[in-house]
Amino acid sequence: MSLEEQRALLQQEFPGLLEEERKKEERKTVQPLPGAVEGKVTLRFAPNPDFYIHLGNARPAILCDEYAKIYKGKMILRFEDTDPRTKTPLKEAYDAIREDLRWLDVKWHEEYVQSARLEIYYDVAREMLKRGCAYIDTCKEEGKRLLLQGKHCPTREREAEWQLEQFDKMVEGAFKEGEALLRIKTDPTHPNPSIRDWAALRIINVEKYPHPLVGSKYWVWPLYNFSVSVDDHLMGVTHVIRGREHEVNTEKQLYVYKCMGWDVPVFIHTGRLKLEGFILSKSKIRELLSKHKEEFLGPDDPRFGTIASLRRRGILPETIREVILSVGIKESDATISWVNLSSANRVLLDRRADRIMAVAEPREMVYEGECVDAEIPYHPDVPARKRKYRICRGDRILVDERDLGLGEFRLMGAANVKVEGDRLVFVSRELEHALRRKLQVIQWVPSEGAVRTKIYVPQGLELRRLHAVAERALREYGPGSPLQLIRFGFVRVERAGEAYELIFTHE
RNA sequence: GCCGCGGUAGUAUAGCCAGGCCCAGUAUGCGGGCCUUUCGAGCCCGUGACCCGGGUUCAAAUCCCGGCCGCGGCACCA
Repeated sequence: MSLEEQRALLQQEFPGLLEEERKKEERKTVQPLPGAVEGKVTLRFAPNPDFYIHLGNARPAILCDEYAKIYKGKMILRFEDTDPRTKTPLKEAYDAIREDLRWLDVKWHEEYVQSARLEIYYDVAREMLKRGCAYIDTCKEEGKRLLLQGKHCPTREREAEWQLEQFDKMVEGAFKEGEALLRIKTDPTHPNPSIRDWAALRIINVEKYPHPLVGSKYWVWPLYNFSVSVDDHLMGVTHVIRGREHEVNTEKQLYVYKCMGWDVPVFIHTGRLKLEGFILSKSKIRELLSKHKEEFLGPDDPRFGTIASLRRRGILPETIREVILSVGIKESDATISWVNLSSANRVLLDRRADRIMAVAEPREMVYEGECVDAEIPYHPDVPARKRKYRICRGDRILVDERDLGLGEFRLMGAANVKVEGDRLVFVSRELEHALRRKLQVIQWVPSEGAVRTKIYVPQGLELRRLHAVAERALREYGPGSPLQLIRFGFVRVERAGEAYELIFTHE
């Protein structure tokens, strides 16, 4: 059968299916990448491994990945860990970031760590000194002050030979932290003072601040703008997608490209991404974690906006991708509302999450009447998969306190009953009866085998803890399983065991 | 203060570069209905926006100017 024939048949037999497929394709579309040629695109995601990545960091990562896939291009993962002093890399973050990216289905073809490439930066620095595009500023604090006034440190005028000599001294450790600095010559009177002869390599006292990967081996460290320009060129990056906060940096980096005669990649700056009600900032999360260690469950606490947090909470990677792609590469900031995110997640989760009955305010009732075999499907779309409970006279059943006021209701999948004191009295078995009388269908839990559960409900910076009792079928699920507690919402199994711990995902 | 970037319904986004097809599309939310052994999903109907003021033009969400608001950067963070 040809593709067309299959489509025609599908259209005839299951018109809904094709419709759904079409819709999905539409959603996934991203705008074309400027200047992109199929097979000739190289992108990179360059996180600082000083902490776990969050939703905002995921934006460029996913966009790059998406474009790399669309244009059959190359994707590079580059760890930018060149500041052992103020942004000390976290050793565990390298792996955590890799794991998060894999979970997000971001594929990379090459991987680099900047702290292993210092010699490369030194080489380019020497070349730029040779070409007269850079100089060593030994004026210390005064150098900065001069530039602020549109002047500059006199060493700017010295010849290349002297500059190279000084640079070697820097590398060998002849200068202390702050005593010498390699600057890129731009324009000392540039209207934006931060662009005036910007700093490219500086000295860090690694005896005091050792780097977690290379220890105290290197004395001279490149700054962002320098290492990034060098790497983007050497790695053949054609398109740089990064946050808008880098706009000025782009202008600075152009000086390196110009001096070295390199081709300039396409720069795209995206706005900031916020997640309504969540903390995304790495530094804020670090602060909270160090100040209130006891109150949080770690970097992946479900109240944070880190990728690990969202995963733990039960947000699916497909949801994150969908939301980020729908925001696209706009320059304006975007605030993702939790309602929208959970709505997108719910659509995907609904198909995967089995339904489990649990009651939050359990009240034990005694069943009165003939024996009933209850058959409850794990998922309404797959009625054949089900578990069975038999209830007979004298059996104890837990129902939610709040449902008792209904007087008469249907125990889901079992029978229609009436409340009489602490007894549930059998009325009839037929569903039709319940439908006719518009009885509320409620979830219930047989006391025998019931599982105690603790449900964590994240709300802003609060983490409420609810207790509920679930039917024994819950025991069939291990950590990580997505579930829906009927009439309560979606949850993810956090811990299995004698008692269960669940994290509330969303309604 | 200086430099730069943005502003479409509650939220997000399409359209803006190449002005008319936009009394502005889509998703979500909200209101109503249908369906359904969940207050879940699905389906149908409705609700709701071009920051303000000028200008250019036969015609402006779209181009120009001014204002207002928001955001980013500010220099040995990335």
